[in-house]
Amino acid sequence: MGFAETFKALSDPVRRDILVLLKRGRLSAGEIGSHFDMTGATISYHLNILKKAELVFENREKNFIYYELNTSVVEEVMLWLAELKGEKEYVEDK
Amino acid sequence: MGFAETFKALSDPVRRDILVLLKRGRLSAGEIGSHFDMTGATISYHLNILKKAELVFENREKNFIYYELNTSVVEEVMLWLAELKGEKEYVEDK
DNA sequence: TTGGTATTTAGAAATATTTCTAAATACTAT
DNA sequence: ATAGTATTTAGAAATATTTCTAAATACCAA
Repeated sequence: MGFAETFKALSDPVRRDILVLLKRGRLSAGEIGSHFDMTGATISYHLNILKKAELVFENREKNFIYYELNTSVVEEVMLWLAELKGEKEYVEDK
Repeated sequence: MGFAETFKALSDPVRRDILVLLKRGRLSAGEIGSHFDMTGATISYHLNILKKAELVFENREKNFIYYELNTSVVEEVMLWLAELKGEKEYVEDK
């Protein structure tokens, strides 16, 4: 949790692109990096931010670290937006 | 449109708080400012970012500028997230 | 153990963001 | 026209973010 972290993570185009890549399935850090014109170190930096925001989780295997999309946090963000929009289920008189 | 701008706008806690305030209805810049411990200039800066992202629109009246939530852009962001999550309606083989 | 591949960490440079103060603009009312 | 209130704009300082290079860690294979 922590919407601040999550929205911040979503605010960078590289990180959103990474998430879109992961939509098709898990990828290693190297495979992710190969889609961008940046060093592995920079990709690692972005992956770390996504991980802290719990938008992805990692899975170590052999010599690789695989990253996977965490859709449950995506869903939490959608709920926040739905409430902002005034979805009936979440509007509470206060 | 322009998700970069929109997500960036949503990434700041002050701006998210402003949007939540506006959920209840339109407010003038001054009324918005009174909820925060910041100068009017800073609030104006944030309102401008929200305006550029089309998350709010303004309405000039008398001596005041009223700001109002634009829920349609909130909805577009939700669609982007829904697609990321893999909602059936938006998944397209590519 | 030695060497190789995958990835991260550290530190620094460039850029962007947030905030302030002071000044400017815009509109109202007298 | 003048004075007053509401808000924005400009410019500067503080802080945060993004990116790189170089070095470190982790793991595998021979």
